[in-house]
Amino acid sequence: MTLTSDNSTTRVIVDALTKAIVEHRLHPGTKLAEQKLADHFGVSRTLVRQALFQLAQKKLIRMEPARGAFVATPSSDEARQVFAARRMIELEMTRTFVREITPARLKALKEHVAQERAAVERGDVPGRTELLGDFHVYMAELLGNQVLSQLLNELISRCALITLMYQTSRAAEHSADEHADILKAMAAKDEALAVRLMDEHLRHVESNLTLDRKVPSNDIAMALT
Amino acid sequence: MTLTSDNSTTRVIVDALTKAIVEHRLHPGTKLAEQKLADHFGVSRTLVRQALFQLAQKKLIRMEPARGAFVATPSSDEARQVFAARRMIELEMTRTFVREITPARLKALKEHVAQERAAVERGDVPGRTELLGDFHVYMAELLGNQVLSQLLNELISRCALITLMYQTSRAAEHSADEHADILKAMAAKDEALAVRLMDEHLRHVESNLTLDRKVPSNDIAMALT
DNA sequence: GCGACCAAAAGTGTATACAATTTTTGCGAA
DNA sequence: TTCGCAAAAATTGTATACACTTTTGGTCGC
Repeated sequence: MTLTSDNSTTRVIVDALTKAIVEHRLHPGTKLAEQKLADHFGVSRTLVRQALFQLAQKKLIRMEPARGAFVATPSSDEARQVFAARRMIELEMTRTFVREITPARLKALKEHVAQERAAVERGDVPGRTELLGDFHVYMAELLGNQVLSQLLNELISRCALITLMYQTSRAAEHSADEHADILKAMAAKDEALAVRLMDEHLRHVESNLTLDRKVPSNDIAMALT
Repeated sequence: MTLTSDNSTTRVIVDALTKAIVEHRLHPGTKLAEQKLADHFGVSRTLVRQALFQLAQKKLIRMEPARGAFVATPSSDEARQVFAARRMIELEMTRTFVREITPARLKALKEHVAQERAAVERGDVPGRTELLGDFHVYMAELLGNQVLSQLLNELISRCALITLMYQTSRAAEHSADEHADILKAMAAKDEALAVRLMDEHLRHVESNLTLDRKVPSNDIAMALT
């Protein structure tokens, strides 16, 4: 889903680490030592460093001078900003979607929501998380705008990290239902309703976080296996 | 320009190249040979490569496997997508701005527009271009959302490249006036008008491009001096 | 026992070496 | 002349070397 147009070995490392971070197998604050990663992937530090720089640009890790790379620990301030940015983008995207709706697009999203529900049914937590995020990216893709979908994809990756850090309960189980409601409003071409539901949906996701708390960083998590 | 021996050397290179590309001193399609850049900046290829990867991620250059890096030549399709994304973000941002307007914010933007006009007056083309783009980024910053402002900054960098490739005339001289009009509407808290003006403004900028034409890439441009 | 200090170990930052690939160049044949 | 093709040069992709910084671990003085 990510389009880093460079050489593929680095790409593999970026994708593996992105996945590990977004799927919570690498916790915020975890140190990412270059040699260890190099050994793990069977390459030299050179490629690992290239990958780390890209991840830093995507804000999934932070790099401290001479100290190394760590899985990002987004502040609650940053979390709020990310959500605010998402709302801005997605509210307007919803409007556009309603205006340019087609049966094919509607069908595609319907099927996606069905997949979400299936994942929720079977208790597939990582699958569910990914699908719930992809719903939003998929809307952008269906509009034929790759620039937008890539943008959203990045924001949503960051949201996954944020959710991990600040989630109180996994109350996000209603998301699939909310997606379905949004979809219904869009199908009825009720722009105002769709936008309102999307707004509420995003605020709902955000409000399920405790953005006031200070979060401890539990280091040393040997994920990636 | 040489010898900042800390980690941020890469940053210096990225910024220099970004500036050169956005200011049209490096033309779309120009090959960026690593050794030449390394010599120019007085560093090894290692740091140049790091910089190139970052620029590739920002879509200002493209990297072809085993062939090297070239200043990006965004397609008209990509151009349209970038503008569509900008509209989505900025329309909603305008709404937010109107809702959360304060005298300080208003004053800051007013002063910015004054600067724009001064640049237009004195025929300072690069300065004008930068200021006109910054208006939009500045709005995001004034809202206190760095995530958003960074996002917009990237999109607007790409727009500078696009504008270079597809501009018909430099008719964008009205932009400062349009900014002033938007500002006036926001000051009057006329949300609908402000949004409409912003929409028109962005479409106006886009419509000044000839996105149907095929553009030749004039290589070999020794800018950067 | 506790903290300061110093040496060893580990880790990052940059340069360079080398293999693999692409581009250029030179030359011979149609 | 021009086309094709092979050798040479240039360029990229990856690994390694090395200097410098941070971290670690232990010893000494208190």
